[in-house]
Amino acid sequence: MNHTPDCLVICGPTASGKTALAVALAQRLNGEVVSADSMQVYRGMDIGTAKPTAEEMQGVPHHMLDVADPWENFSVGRYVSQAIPVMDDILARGKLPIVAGGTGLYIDNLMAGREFAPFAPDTAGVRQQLQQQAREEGLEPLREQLSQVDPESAQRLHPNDEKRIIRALEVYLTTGTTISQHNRESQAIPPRYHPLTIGLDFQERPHLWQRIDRRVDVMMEQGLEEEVRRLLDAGIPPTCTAMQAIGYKEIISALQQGRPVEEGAEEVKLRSRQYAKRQLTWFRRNPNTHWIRWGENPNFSQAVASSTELAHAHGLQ
RNA sequence: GCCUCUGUAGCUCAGUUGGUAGAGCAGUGGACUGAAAAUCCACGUGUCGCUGGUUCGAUUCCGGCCGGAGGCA
Repeated sequence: MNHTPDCLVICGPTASGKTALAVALAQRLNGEVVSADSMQVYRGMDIGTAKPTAEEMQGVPHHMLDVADPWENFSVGRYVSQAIPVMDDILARGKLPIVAGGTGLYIDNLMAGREFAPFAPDTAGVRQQLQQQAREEGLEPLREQLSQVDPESAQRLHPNDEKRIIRALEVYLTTGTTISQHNRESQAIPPRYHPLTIGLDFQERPHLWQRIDRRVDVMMEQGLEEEVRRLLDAGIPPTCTAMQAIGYKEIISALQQGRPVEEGAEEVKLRSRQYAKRQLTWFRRNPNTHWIRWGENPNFSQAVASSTELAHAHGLQ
């Protein structure tokens, strides 16, 4: 059966114009923006994550930005549990939530009905211990261990997929339930929200690249290097999740190896292109997405018009 | 002007003792359910600079020409 949408989702690769479109649509449709971005959640990481500025927000309320410190272990689970009350509050006030961001995992889990049991409080060491073990003995013993407790996951995961194997073990060790079990249960839960989804892409890949390159140049002009130094000086460990963000890890490694930052910036461009491709792979999987495919440059006024029309056609406002 | 080296995939290069070639990177597609800007998987035809010659057969050997690097004058 078809639901009237209760929210808007704007997805797309990095630098495809999500922020600008979200703000414009929020103004037309009485909405507020809920960011779905795994790196914009961190305080103090503004330039490199292209976090919307106050000027770009144009008075439209934005949520789920700056909700964690860079040294924290953030996660989908935490994102979803914080974003749900925000979404519900926006709806309760009679406004339209506009979920905008490039982290497909966050968007999908927010829309799905899935619940995440909280990790036990003092489990930060478990992951490190598993990583340590992987470094010393290789992945195979860990895979073996996983197949003891959760054969289903061990079967499903590729033997080289270190992150997921470790995570599956971590979830079991800290919650006592296997990740397979969690997944099975969560699939039975009906969806939490019913979005109207708009996807942004370019007709020609090189035009996306041009935008990415330009954006990175602007980041450098705005002082990305200073921002990185500030984080390092504040004692943020270069190994933590937040510092794995594109734009940060490349500059850090240039600084540490005494290479020119310009070289780091070129790497940022390259890594951003590769990331954009992965994002597209994720978003293309959703058959319900209404795609807007830009020419050489985004035509926002046209996109706002057609999106507004689309929203009306689906019973919004 | 002469000598030496060099010209192979988008880039850097390997290789074929003559039977039309393969790595890394880039790129493309895919996966993804508690780190996700992370992680993983799959995919390699290109006038082997051009042109003559030798040969059954040349990217490979020989000659010439064109481009690049270095050396001597």
